[in-house]
Amino acid sequence: MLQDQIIELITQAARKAQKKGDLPKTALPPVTVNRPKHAEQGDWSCALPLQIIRDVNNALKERGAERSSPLQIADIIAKRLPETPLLARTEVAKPGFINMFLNPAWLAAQAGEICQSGADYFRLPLGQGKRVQVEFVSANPTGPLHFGGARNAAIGDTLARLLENNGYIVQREYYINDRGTQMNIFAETLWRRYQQLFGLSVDIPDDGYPGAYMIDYARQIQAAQGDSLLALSDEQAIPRFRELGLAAVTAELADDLAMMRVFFDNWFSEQSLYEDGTFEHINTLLREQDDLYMKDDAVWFRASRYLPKSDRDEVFIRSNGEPGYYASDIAYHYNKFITRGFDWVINVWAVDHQNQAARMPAMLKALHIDPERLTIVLYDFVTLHRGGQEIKISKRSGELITMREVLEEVGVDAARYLLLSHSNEARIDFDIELAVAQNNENPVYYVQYAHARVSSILRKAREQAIDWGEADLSLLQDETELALLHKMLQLPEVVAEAIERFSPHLLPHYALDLARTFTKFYDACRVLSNDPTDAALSRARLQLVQATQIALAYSLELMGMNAPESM
RNA sequence: GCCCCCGUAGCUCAGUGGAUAGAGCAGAGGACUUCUAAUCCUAAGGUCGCAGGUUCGAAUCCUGCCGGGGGUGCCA
Repeated sequence: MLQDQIIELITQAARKAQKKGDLPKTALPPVTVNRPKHAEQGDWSCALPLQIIRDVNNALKERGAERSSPLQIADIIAKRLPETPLLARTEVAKPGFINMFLNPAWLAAQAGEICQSGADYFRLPLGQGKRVQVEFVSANPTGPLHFGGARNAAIGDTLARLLENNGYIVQREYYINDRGTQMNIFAETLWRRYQQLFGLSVDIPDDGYPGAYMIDYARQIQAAQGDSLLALSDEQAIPRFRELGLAAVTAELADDLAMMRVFFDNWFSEQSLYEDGTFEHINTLLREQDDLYMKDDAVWFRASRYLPKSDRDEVFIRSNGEPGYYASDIAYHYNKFITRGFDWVINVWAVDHQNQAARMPAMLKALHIDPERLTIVLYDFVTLHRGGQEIKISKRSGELITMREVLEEVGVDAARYLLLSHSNEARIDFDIELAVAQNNENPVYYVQYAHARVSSILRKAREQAIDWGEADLSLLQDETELALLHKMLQLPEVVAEAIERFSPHLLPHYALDLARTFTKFYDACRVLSNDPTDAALSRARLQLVQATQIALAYSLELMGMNAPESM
């Protein structure tokens, strides 16, 4: 990408200056460049002289030479920049910046390159075929997804889209917690609801699931099985209802997530880890390594030996004989890394799992897996509002706002955009009224509108049988045209940073920025014209518009949003 | 008690070592014989929670404090 090319130019110039004796041969830090905020400071800027002045002066002093200044160093490096079609000119600025101005002709030519290559122009060979699993959502299968799960779905799916568009082979996985205490309570609640449908006077457990959706599941089972299960004893019924309930819930989860445009490649059963011997295997392994010990009737895992700063161990098998969730996690990650051999695994978890996240490296070390191969992406909660008024979500009262309800009201595009537009660590106050507003208060539609406009221009051009495949792009000289090109070239940088920092929120901000830059061009420059003397400029601008369509559509695709042809 | 995250314009948020801190919305003023006005332009709006420190340079890194949220050995 362009940024790397600029960095390379500076690096070469600095090395050459050292080789030629303009600069003493000090160790150079990795070169960084940035886009200045002010136009007079160029398109790209580098502060390397300020970073190396101390080392340079020390070396000069040793040699008995006169001190230098950052400005002088900037000048020396600028003079040694290799010949390049990228840059038109370079300036040095106080106190020691090297400011570079892109060559407008080169910039304009990129419109043609983008039209030629399509979205591939913006894709990066980051993954090089590395196999990465993104595990996300993974909410307990005890009911429909509540709206908090939508944020997880948006972040996880967008990370997956970012990765698969940039050279990774991605698998999307949903981990089903289909064993353990919660599942038993769920099964018992469902069994009671089923019995109630036949008029039996039984109560759901005190700590059960009071939501009305449980009655819906019971009705589904009633519809499929009739009264044939009524004769079962509690001991027979609960495993059976666990199985039937699980099927009903996962079918609903898949439906809801499909509505969110999220499709999992694999639904992984926690229970399967106990059926296929994985748990037994790691149990033996850890025991042989002396990682397990007994205390208070429970089996503990010596996590502390793997975490230097911690003296805390973890329950492996609870005193009631049931493996704890940590045991499942160890078996699960053994399966991910050893059995299935993923190069890299990303888990997307809500912030209430922060402690669990901190304990993951210990288990990986015990399994002889490099902890670097696992990334936990934590995100904060979503609170729902309607016109400034918070909507309380309480699972206990059974009063929950499902993801489906919100999606039906605000639409998938708006939901995904708004959920993505905050950094992972920030809590989101999601206002349904604002999200649903289809007006200028809502940036979602601004971005999509830009795409619709672009599409409209191209459609009209085709109707007029204009062929813009050949164009003199050097005619693109307007400030807004060059700004638009410059903004498009930023897309790969945004993508690379979003992956680097696991921060999909950079995308909606970029998309809004790109849409704005386009709309300013649209306002300033007429594309289509009846005047034949405008034909050449018109063709050049059509290439620019087509390039914009590619960039906008790709940005929207990464966020899982529609790119409408008209609105 | 200890650990993690957040605190930036009236509101919602970007900005995670660069120059004069940015968007959107709201509020003020202006622009439609339009390739889609769901638009554009102009002006206004700030002790970057507070106090120290590191650095040529700090909203950004370190320490302490204040305020909000979360977590804290057998639920996942």
